[in-house]
Amino acid sequence: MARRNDHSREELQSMAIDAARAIISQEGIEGVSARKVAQKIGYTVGTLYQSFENIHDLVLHANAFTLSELLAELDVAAGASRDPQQRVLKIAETYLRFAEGHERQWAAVFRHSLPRGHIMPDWYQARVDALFALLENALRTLAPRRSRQSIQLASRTLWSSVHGICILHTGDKLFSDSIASPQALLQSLVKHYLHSWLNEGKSG
Amino acid sequence: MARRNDHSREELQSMAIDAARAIISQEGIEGVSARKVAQKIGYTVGTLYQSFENIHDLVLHANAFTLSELLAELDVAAGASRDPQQRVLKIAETYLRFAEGHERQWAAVFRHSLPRGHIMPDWYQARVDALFALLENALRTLAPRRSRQSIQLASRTLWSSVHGICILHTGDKLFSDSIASPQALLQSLVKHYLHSWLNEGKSG
DNA sequence: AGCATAATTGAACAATGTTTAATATTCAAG
DNA sequence: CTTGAATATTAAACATTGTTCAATTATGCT
Repeated sequence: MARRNDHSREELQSMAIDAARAIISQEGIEGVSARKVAQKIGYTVGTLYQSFENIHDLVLHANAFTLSELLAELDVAAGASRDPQQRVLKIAETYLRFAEGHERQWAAVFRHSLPRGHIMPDWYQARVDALFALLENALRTLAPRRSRQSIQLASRTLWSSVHGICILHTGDKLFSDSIASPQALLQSLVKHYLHSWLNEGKSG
Repeated sequence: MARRNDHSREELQSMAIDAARAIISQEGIEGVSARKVAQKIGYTVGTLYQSFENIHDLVLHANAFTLSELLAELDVAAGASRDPQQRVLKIAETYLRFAEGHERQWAAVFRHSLPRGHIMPDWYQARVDALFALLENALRTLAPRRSRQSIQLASRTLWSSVHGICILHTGDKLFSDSIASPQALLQSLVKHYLHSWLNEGKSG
Protein backbone atom coordinates (compact mmCIF):
# COMPACT_ATOMS: atom_id res chain seq x y z
CA MET A 1 0.00 0.00 0.00
CA ALA A 2 1.33 3.36 -1.00
CA ARG A 3 1.98 5.46 2.03
CA ARG A 4 -0.24 8.40 2.59
CA ASN A 5 2.55 10.93 2.52
CA ASP A 6 4.34 9.55 -0.47
CA HIS A 7 2.54 12.14 -2.50
CA SER A 8 0.39 15.08 -1.57
CA ARG A 9 -3.05 15.41 -3.04
CA GLU A 10 -1.71 17.89 -5.56
CA GLU A 11 1.17 15.66 -6.56
CA LEU A 12 -1.18 12.78 -7.02
CA GLN A 13 -3.45 14.88 -9.19
CA SER A 14 -0.67 16.00 -11.47
CA MET A 15 0.72 12.46 -11.64
CA ALA A 16 -2.67 11.23 -12.75
CA ILE A 17 -3.00 13.99 -15.32
CA ASP A 18 0.45 13.22 -16.67
CA ALA A 19 -0.42 9.55 -16.89
CA ALA A 20 -3.63 10.35 -18.73
CA ARG A 21 -1.73 12.59 -21.12
CA ALA A 22 0.78 9.85 -21.78
CA ILE A 23 -1.97 7.38 -22.57
CA ILE A 24 -3.74 9.86 -24.80
CA SER A 25 -0.59 10.59 -26.76
CA GLN A 26 0.07 6.90 -27.28
CA GLU A 27 -3.36 5.35 -27.70
CA GLY A 28 -5.71 8.27 -28.05
CA ILE A 29 -8.53 9.25 -25.77
CA GLU A 30 -10.24 5.88 -26.17
CA GLY A 31 -7.30 4.26 -24.42
CA VAL A 32 -7.81 6.16 -21.19
CA SER A 33 -9.35 4.15 -18.39
CA ALA A 34 -9.42 4.73 -14.67
CA ARG A 35 -7.62 1.48 -13.93
CA LYS A 36 -4.93 2.11 -16.50
CA VAL A 37 -4.21 5.56 -15.12
CA ALA A 38 -4.22 4.23 -11.58
CA GLN A 39 -1.82 1.44 -12.42
CA LYS A 40 0.51 3.86 -14.20
CA ILE A 41 0.90 5.96 -11.07
CA GLY A 42 1.09 3.06 -8.65
CA TYR A 43 -2.27 3.46 -6.97
CA THR A 44 -5.65 1.81 -7.26
CA VAL A 45 -8.78 3.15 -8.88
CA GLY A 46 -10.47 4.20 -5.69
CA THR A 47 -7.71 6.66 -4.91
CA LEU A 48 -8.29 8.40 -8.22
CA TYR A 49 -11.84 9.11 -7.22
CA GLN A 50 -10.66 11.15 -4.27
CA SER A 51 -8.89 13.58 -6.56
CA PHE A 52 -11.29 13.53 -9.50
CA GLU A 53 -15.03 13.50 -9.61
CA ASN A 54 -15.08 11.03 -12.45
CA ILE A 55 -13.10 9.97 -15.47
CA HIS A 56 -14.40 12.90 -17.52
CA ASP A 57 -13.02 15.24 -14.93
CA LEU A 58 -9.60 13.68 -15.31
CA VAL A 59 -9.71 13.85 -19.09
CA LEU A 60 -10.82 17.46 -18.85
CA HIS A 61 -7.73 18.30 -16.82
CA ALA A 62 -5.52 16.54 -19.34
CA ASN A 63 -7.19 18.48 -22.13
CA ALA A 64 -6.77 21.76 -20.28
CA PHE A 65 -3.06 21.01 -20.19
CA THR A 66 -3.09 20.54 -23.94
CA LEU A 67 -4.90 23.84 -24.39
CA SER A 68 -2.26 25.56 -22.30
CA GLU A 69 0.52 24.10 -24.40
CA LEU A 70 -1.27 25.24 -27.53
CA LEU A 71 -1.81 28.71 -26.14
CA ALA A 72 1.87 29.01 -25.29
CA GLU A 73 2.91 28.16 -28.83
CA LEU A 74 0.37 30.52 -30.31
CA ASP A 75 1.60 33.29 -28.05
CA VAL A 76 5.08 32.87 -29.45
CA ALA A 77 3.78 32.78 -32.99
CA ALA A 78 1.70 35.90 -32.49
CA GLY A 79 4.75 37.83 -31.36
CA ALA A 80 7.07 36.61 -34.10
CA SER A 81 5.83 38.53 -37.13
CA ARG A 82 5.97 42.27 -37.57
CA ASP A 83 3.46 42.47 -40.37
CA PRO A 84 0.02 42.08 -38.79
CA GLN A 85 -1.37 40.13 -41.71
CA GLN A 86 1.56 37.73 -41.62
CA ARG A 87 0.88 37.40 -37.93
CA VAL A 88 -2.62 36.09 -38.53
CA LEU A 89 -1.33 33.55 -41.01
CA LYS A 90 1.40 32.56 -38.59
CA ILE A 91 -1.17 31.93 -35.87
CA ALA A 92 -3.19 29.76 -38.20
CA GLU A 93 -0.14 27.81 -39.32
CA THR A 94 1.00 27.30 -35.76
CA TYR A 95 -2.42 25.99 -34.87
CA LEU A 96 -2.22 23.53 -37.71
CA ARG A 97 1.30 22.46 -36.83
CA PHE A 98 0.25 21.87 -33.26
CA ALA A 99 -2.70 19.78 -34.38
CA GLU A 100 -0.41 17.70 -36.57
CA GLY A 101 2.32 17.38 -33.97
CA HIS A 102 0.01 16.50 -31.09
CA GLU A 103 -2.63 14.74 -33.08
CA ARG A 104 -4.09 12.52 -30.38
CA GLN A 105 -3.92 15.15 -27.68
CA TRP A 106 -5.59 17.63 -29.92
CA ALA A 107 -8.23 15.16 -31.03
CA ALA A 108 -8.91 14.39 -27.38
CA VAL A 109 -9.78 18.01 -26.75
CA PHE A 110 -12.39 18.15 -29.46
CA ARG A 111 -13.64 14.61 -29.31
CA HIS A 112 -14.29 14.59 -25.61
CA SER A 113 -17.79 15.48 -24.57
CA LEU A 114 -19.03 15.98 -21.06
CA PRO A 115 -21.77 13.82 -19.61
CA ARG A 116 -25.21 15.20 -20.33
CA GLY A 117 -26.28 18.07 -18.18
CA HIS A 118 -22.74 18.90 -17.09
CA ILE A 119 -21.45 22.30 -18.05
CA MET A 120 -17.88 23.31 -18.85
CA PRO A 121 -16.03 24.49 -15.71
CA ASP A 122 -14.85 28.09 -15.63
CA TRP A 123 -11.16 27.24 -15.44
CA TYR A 124 -11.57 25.30 -18.66
CA GLN A 125 -13.65 27.85 -20.49
CA ALA A 126 -11.08 30.46 -19.55
CA ARG A 127 -8.42 28.65 -21.56
CA VAL A 128 -10.70 28.42 -24.56
CA ASP A 129 -11.50 32.12 -24.32
CA ALA A 130 -7.80 32.91 -24.19
CA LEU A 131 -7.35 31.19 -27.54
CA PHE A 132 -10.05 33.28 -29.14
CA ALA A 133 -8.71 36.45 -27.58
CA LEU A 134 -5.36 35.84 -29.20
CA LEU A 135 -6.67 36.07 -32.72
CA GLU A 136 -8.99 38.88 -31.75
CA ASN A 137 -6.01 40.93 -30.63
CA ALA A 138 -4.15 40.22 -33.83
CA LEU A 139 -7.10 41.49 -35.83
CA ARG A 140 -7.40 44.54 -33.63
CA THR A 141 -3.86 45.64 -34.42
CA LEU A 142 -4.52 44.82 -38.05
CA ALA A 143 -7.59 47.04 -38.23
CA PRO A 144 -7.57 49.37 -35.24
CA ARG A 145 -10.47 51.48 -36.44
CA ARG A 146 -12.97 48.69 -36.83
CA SER A 147 -15.72 48.30 -34.29
CA ARG A 148 -15.50 45.75 -31.53
CA GLN A 149 -18.37 43.86 -33.11
CA SER A 150 -16.80 43.80 -36.51
CA ILE A 151 -13.56 42.46 -35.09
CA GLN A 152 -15.31 39.81 -33.05
CA LEU A 153 -17.25 38.67 -36.07
CA ALA A 154 -14.14 38.43 -38.22
CA SER A 155 -12.00 36.77 -35.58
CA ARG A 156 -14.57 34.12 -34.91
CA THR A 157 -15.17 33.48 -38.54
CA LEU A 158 -11.47 33.06 -39.13
CA TRP A 159 -10.95 30.98 -36.04
CA SER A 160 -13.77 28.60 -36.83
CA SER A 161 -12.55 28.27 -40.37
CA VAL A 162 -8.98 27.53 -39.38
CA HIS A 163 -10.29 25.04 -36.89
CA GLY A 164 -12.40 23.38 -39.56
CA ILE A 165 -9.44 23.02 -41.87
CA CYS A 166 -7.40 21.38 -39.12
CA ILE A 167 -10.27 19.09 -38.15
CA LEU A 168 -10.82 17.84 -41.67
CA HIS A 169 -7.12 17.38 -42.23
CA THR A 170 -6.11 15.41 -39.17
CA GLY A 171 -7.23 12.01 -38.17
CA ASP A 172 -10.26 11.14 -40.13
CA LYS A 173 -8.75 12.25 -43.41
CA LEU A 174 -12.05 13.22 -44.92
CA PHE A 175 -10.36 14.25 -48.12
CA SER A 176 -9.62 11.04 -49.95
CA ASP A 177 -7.32 12.60 -52.55
CA SER A 178 -4.71 14.90 -51.11
CA ILE A 179 -4.03 17.37 -53.87
CA ALA A 180 -4.40 20.48 -51.77
CA SER A 181 -2.28 20.61 -48.63
CA PRO A 182 -3.85 21.99 -45.45
CA GLN A 183 -1.24 24.74 -45.52
CA ALA A 184 -2.50 25.78 -48.92
CA LEU A 185 -6.05 25.86 -47.59
CA LEU A 186 -5.00 28.03 -44.67
CA GLN A 187 -3.16 30.37 -46.91
CA SER A 188 -6.08 30.66 -49.30
CA LEU A 189 -8.48 31.28 -46.44
CA VAL A 190 -6.48 33.93 -44.64
CA LYS A 191 -5.38 35.70 -47.78
CA HIS A 192 -8.77 35.98 -49.40
CA TYR A 193 -10.82 36.57 -46.29
CA LEU A 194 -8.55 39.28 -44.96
CA HIS A 195 -8.12 40.87 -48.35
CA SER A 196 -11.81 41.49 -48.71
CA TRP A 197 -12.41 42.21 -45.05
CA LEU A 198 -9.72 44.88 -44.91
CA ASN A 199 -11.04 46.63 -48.00
CA GLU A 200 -14.59 46.59 -46.75
CA GLY A 201 -16.08 50.08 -46.70
CA LYS A 202 -13.22 51.51 -48.72
CA SER A 203 -14.47 50.49 -52.10
CA GLY A 204 -18.11 49.75 -51.30
CA MET B 1 -37.68 -16.83 -30.21
CA ALA B 2 -38.25 -14.67 -33.21
CA ARG B 3 -38.98 -16.74 -36.26
CA ARG B 4 -36.40 -16.84 -38.94
CA ASN B 5 -38.66 -15.54 -41.64
CA ASP B 6 -40.21 -12.76 -39.64
CA HIS B 7 -37.64 -10.51 -41.22
CA SER B 8 -35.15 -10.99 -43.96
CA ARG B 9 -31.53 -10.18 -43.40
CA GLU B 10 -32.01 -6.86 -45.14
CA GLU B 11 -35.08 -5.98 -43.11
CA LEU B 12 -33.25 -6.81 -39.93
CA GLN B 13 -30.35 -4.63 -40.95
CA SER B 14 -32.50 -1.63 -41.69
CA MET B 15 -34.48 -2.17 -38.48
CA ALA B 16 -31.25 -2.13 -36.52
CA ILE B 17 -30.05 0.98 -38.29
CA ASP B 18 -33.35 2.71 -37.63
CA ALA B 19 -33.15 1.75 -33.98
CA ALA B 20 -29.62 3.08 -33.74
CA ARG B 21 -30.69 6.30 -35.40
CA ALA B 22 -33.55 6.66 -32.96
CA ILE B 23 -31.22 6.20 -30.02
CA ILE B 24 -28.72 8.65 -31.44
CA SER B 25 -31.37 11.30 -31.98
CA GLN B 26 -32.61 10.90 -28.42
CA GLU B 27 -29.51 10.22 -26.36
CA GLY B 28 -26.63 10.90 -28.68
CA ILE B 29 -24.04 8.46 -29.92
CA GLU B 30 -22.95 7.60 -26.38
CA GLY B 31 -26.37 6.07 -25.77
CA VAL B 32 -25.96 3.46 -28.47
CA SER B 33 -25.25 -0.04 -27.22
CA ALA B 34 -25.62 -3.39 -28.91
CA ARG B 35 -28.08 -4.65 -26.32
CA LYS B 36 -30.20 -1.53 -26.48
CA VAL B 37 -30.47 -1.75 -30.25
CA ALA B 38 -31.22 -5.47 -30.08
CA GLN B 39 -33.94 -4.98 -27.51
CA LYS B 40 -35.50 -2.19 -29.57
CA ILE B 41 -35.94 -4.50 -32.56
CA GLY B 42 -37.00 -7.53 -30.54
CA TYR B 43 -33.91 -9.64 -30.99
CA THR B 44 -30.89 -10.49 -28.91
CA VAL B 45 -27.37 -9.21 -29.24
CA GLY B 46 -25.99 -12.25 -30.99
CA THR B 47 -28.34 -11.74 -33.92
CA LEU B 48 -26.96 -8.25 -34.48
CA TYR B 49 -23.52 -9.69 -35.00
CA GLN B 50 -24.73 -11.66 -37.98
CA SER B 51 -25.66 -8.49 -39.79
CA PHE B 52 -22.91 -6.20 -38.52
CA GLU B 53 -19.27 -6.84 -37.94
CA ASN B 54 -19.26 -4.86 -34.73
CA ILE B 55 -20.95 -1.93 -33.10
CA HIS B 56 -18.85 0.55 -35.04
CA ASP B 57 -20.12 -0.97 -38.23
CA LEU B 58 -23.69 -0.38 -37.11
CA VAL B 59 -23.00 3.20 -36.12
CA LEU B 60 -21.28 3.75 -39.45
CA HIS B 61 -24.42 2.66 -41.26
CA ALA B 62 -26.53 4.99 -39.16
CA ASN B 63 -24.14 7.81 -39.92
CA ALA B 64 -24.20 7.03 -43.62
CA PHE B 65 -27.96 7.45 -43.47
CA THR B 66 -27.48 10.85 -41.89
CA LEU B 67 -25.03 11.83 -44.62
CA SER B 68 -27.57 10.82 -47.24
CA GLU B 69 -30.25 12.94 -45.61
CA LEU B 70 -27.85 15.84 -45.52
CA LEU B 71 -26.86 15.36 -49.13
CA ALA B 72 -30.51 15.34 -50.19
CA GLU B 73 -31.17 18.66 -48.48
CA LEU B 74 -28.03 20.19 -49.92
CA ASP B 75 -29.02 19.03 -53.36
CA VAL B 76 -32.30 20.89 -53.06
CA ALA B 77 -30.54 23.97 -51.73
CA ALA B 78 -28.00 23.94 -54.55
CA GLY B 79 -30.75 23.98 -57.13
CA ALA B 80 -32.84 26.66 -55.49
CA SER B 81 -30.85 29.79 -56.23
CA ARG B 82 -30.22 31.23 -59.64
CA ASP B 83 -27.33 33.46 -58.66
CA PRO B 84 -24.29 31.19 -58.28
CA GLN B 85 -22.90 33.16 -55.38
CA GLN B 86 -26.20 33.00 -53.55
CA ARG B 87 -26.15 29.30 -54.22
CA VAL B 88 -22.90 28.86 -52.33
CA LEU B 89 -24.29 30.75 -49.38
CA LYS B 90 -27.46 28.73 -49.54
CA ILE B 91 -25.48 25.51 -49.39
CA ALA B 92 -23.60 26.73 -46.36
CA GLU B 93 -26.77 27.86 -44.60
CA THR B 94 -28.48 24.59 -45.35
CA TYR B 95 -25.54 22.73 -43.90
CA LEU B 96 -25.78 24.79 -40.75
CA ARG B 97 -29.53 24.36 -40.49
CA PHE B 98 -29.13 20.63 -40.84
CA ALA B 99 -26.50 20.55 -38.12
CA GLU B 100 -28.80 22.50 -35.84
CA GLY B 101 -31.88 20.50 -36.66
CA HIS B 102 -30.23 17.10 -36.37
CA GLU B 103 -27.71 17.99 -33.74
CA ARG B 104 -27.08 14.58 -32.25
CA GLN B 105 -27.14 12.76 -35.56
CA TRP B 106 -24.73 15.22 -37.02
CA ALA B 107 -22.48 15.10 -33.99
CA ALA B 108 -22.48 11.31 -34.24
CA VAL B 109 -21.06 11.53 -37.74
CA PHE B 110 -18.10 13.63 -36.69
CA ARG B 111 -17.56 12.28 -33.22
CA HIS B 112 -17.45 8.67 -34.22
CA SER B 113 -14.04 7.26 -34.91
CA LEU B 114 -13.26 3.85 -36.27
CA PRO B 115 -11.19 1.38 -34.27
CA ARG B 116 -7.49 1.77 -34.89
CA GLY B 117 -6.22 0.36 -38.10
CA HIS B 118 -9.65 0.21 -39.71
CA ILE B 119 -10.14 2.26 -42.81
CA MET B 120 -13.30 3.97 -43.99
CA PRO B 121 -15.33 1.69 -46.29
CA ASP B 122 -15.82 2.79 -49.88
CA TRP B 123 -19.59 3.11 -49.64
CA TYR B 124 -19.11 5.54 -46.78
CA GLN B 125 -16.33 7.54 -48.36
CA ALA B 126 -18.47 7.86 -51.47
CA ARG B 127 -21.10 9.77 -49.52
CA VAL B 128 -18.49 12.11 -48.11
CA ASP B 129 -17.06 12.71 -51.56
CA ALA B 130 -20.53 13.51 -52.86
CA LEU B 131 -20.81 16.29 -50.28
CA PHE B 132 -17.56 17.83 -51.43
CA ALA B 133 -18.49 17.47 -55.06
CA LEU B 134 -21.64 19.47 -54.46
CA LEU B 135 -19.80 22.60 -53.47
CA GLU B 136 -17.16 21.98 -56.08
CA ASN B 137 -19.83 22.05 -58.76
CA ALA B 138 -21.31 25.24 -57.40
CA LEU B 139 -17.92 26.90 -57.60
CA ARG B 140 -17.37 25.59 -61.08
CA THR B 141 -20.48 27.29 -62.39
CA LEU B 142 -19.48 30.39 -60.47
CA ALA B 143 -16.05 30.56 -62.08
CA PRO B 144 -16.04 28.34 -65.14
CA ARG B 145 -12.66 29.50 -66.39
CA ARG B 146 -10.70 28.63 -63.28
CA SER B 147 -8.47 25.60 -63.29
CA ARG B 148 -9.56 22.36 -61.73
CA GLN B 149 -6.90 22.80 -59.06
CA SER B 150 -7.96 26.28 -58.21
CA ILE B 151 -11.56 25.23 -57.81
CA GLN B 152 -10.66 22.25 -55.68
CA LEU B 153 -8.55 24.43 -53.45
CA ALA B 154 -11.32 26.98 -53.00
CA SER B 155 -14.09 24.46 -52.51
CA ARG B 156 -12.18 22.61 -49.85
CA THR B 157 -11.20 25.76 -48.10
CA LEU B 158 -14.80 26.92 -48.03
CA TRP B 159 -16.13 23.55 -47.06
CA SER B 160 -13.73 23.11 -44.18
CA SER B 161 -14.49 26.61 -42.98
CA VAL B 162 -18.23 26.16 -43.08
CA HIS B 163 -17.79 22.89 -41.28
CA GLY B 164 -15.67 24.56 -38.63
CA ILE B 165 -18.29 27.22 -38.03
CA CYS B 166 -20.96 24.56 -37.58
CA ILE B 167 -18.75 22.48 -35.30
CA LEU B 168 -17.95 25.35 -33.00
CA HIS B 169 -21.55 26.47 -32.92
CA THR B 170 -23.34 23.25 -32.10
CA GLY B 171 -23.05 21.17 -29.03
CA ASP B 172 -19.97 22.19 -27.21
CA LYS B 173 -20.79 25.87 -27.48
CA LEU B 174 -17.17 26.94 -27.50
CA PHE B 175 -18.16 30.57 -27.77
CA SER B 176 -19.22 31.57 -24.29
CA ASP B 177 -20.80 34.87 -25.33
CA SER B 178 -23.06 34.63 -28.32
CA ILE B 179 -22.92 38.05 -29.92
CA ALA B 180 -22.26 36.83 -33.42
CA SER B 181 -24.73 34.30 -34.76
CA PRO B 182 -23.41 31.38 -36.78
CA GLN B 183 -25.41 32.65 -39.73
CA ALA B 184 -23.50 35.91 -39.52
CA LEU B 185 -20.22 33.99 -39.50
CA LEU B 186 -21.25 32.02 -42.55
CA GLN B 187 -22.27 35.14 -44.38
CA SER B 188 -19.05 36.90 -43.53
CA LEU B 189 -17.00 33.91 -44.61
CA VAL B 190 -18.70 33.30 -47.93
CA LYS B 191 -18.99 36.95 -48.85
CA HIS B 192 -15.39 37.90 -48.14
CA TYR B 193 -13.74 34.74 -49.33
CA LEU B 194 -15.62 34.63 -52.60
CA HIS B 195 -15.26 38.36 -53.17
CA SER B 196 -11.50 38.15 -53.12
CA TRP B 197 -11.31 34.77 -54.80
CA LEU B 198 -13.42 35.86 -57.73
CA ASN B 199 -11.37 38.98 -58.29
CA GLU B 200 -8.10 37.12 -58.13
CA GLY B 201 -6.01 37.70 -61.24
CA LYS B 202 -8.22 40.54 -62.45
CA SER B 203 -6.64 43.23 -60.32
CA GLY B 204 -3.32 41.60 -59.42
C1' DA C 1 -41.41 -37.38 -41.66
C1' DG C 2 -36.75 -36.65 -41.34
C1' DC C 3 -32.58 -34.25 -42.16
C1' DA C 4 -29.39 -30.65 -43.21
C1' DT C 5 -28.85 -25.80 -42.99
C1' DA C 6 -28.88 -21.74 -40.69
C1' DA C 7 -30.95 -18.25 -37.62
C1' DT C 8 -31.49 -17.24 -32.80
C1' DT C 9 -30.64 -17.50 -28.15
C1' DG C 10 -28.54 -17.30 -23.68
C1' DA C 11 -24.73 -17.64 -21.19
C1' DA C 12 -20.12 -16.57 -20.75
C1' DC C 13 -15.72 -13.44 -20.97
C1' DA C 14 -12.99 -9.47 -20.25
C1' DA C 15 -13.04 -4.60 -19.55
C1' DT C 16 -15.38 -0.42 -18.44
C1' DG C 17 -16.94 3.43 -14.55
C1' DT C 18 -18.17 3.93 -9.94
C1' DT C 19 -19.15 2.95 -4.99
C1' DT C 20 -18.09 1.34 -0.41
C1' DA C 21 -16.83 -1.46 3.63
C1' DA C 22 -12.64 -2.74 5.45
C1' DT C 23 -7.90 -1.78 6.27
C1' DA C 24 -3.69 0.84 6.81
C1' DT C 25 -1.42 5.04 7.80
C1' DT C 26 -0.69 9.44 9.78
C1' DC C 27 -0.89 12.96 13.17
C1' DA C 28 -2.12 15.01 17.47
C1' DA C 29 -3.21 14.55 22.24
C1' DG C 30 -2.41 12.55 26.58
C1' DC D 1 5.38 6.35 23.66
C1' DT D 2 0.76 4.95 23.43
C1' DT D 3 -3.72 5.74 22.18
C1' DG D 4 -7.30 7.29 19.36
C1' DA D 5 -9.41 10.07 15.89
C1' DA D 6 -9.15 11.21 11.11
C1' DT D 7 -8.36 9.93 6.59
C1' DA D 8 -5.86 7.80 2.62
C1' DT D 9 -5.83 3.47 0.34
C1' DT D 10 -7.25 -0.91 -1.01
C1' DA D 11 -9.91 -4.71 -2.60
C1' DA D 12 -14.06 -6.31 -3.76
C1' DA D 13 -18.42 -5.63 -5.55
C1' DC D 14 -22.05 -3.86 -9.03
C1' DA D 15 -23.97 -2.70 -13.33
C1' DT D 16 -23.00 -2.13 -18.10
C1' DT D 17 -20.17 -2.40 -22.11
C1' DG D 18 -18.54 -5.31 -26.71
C1' DT D 19 -17.99 -9.78 -28.41
C1' DT D 20 -17.99 -14.85 -28.95
C1' DC D 21 -19.97 -19.43 -29.21
C1' DA D 22 -22.10 -23.86 -27.98
C1' DA D 23 -26.73 -25.13 -27.69
C1' DT D 24 -31.27 -24.69 -29.35
C1' DT D 25 -34.86 -23.94 -32.56
C1' DA D 26 -36.96 -22.93 -36.88
C1' DT D 27 -36.84 -23.57 -41.87
C1' DG D 28 -36.77 -25.75 -46.38
C1' DC D 29 -35.68 -29.69 -49.10
C1' DT D 30 -35.85 -34.62 -50.05
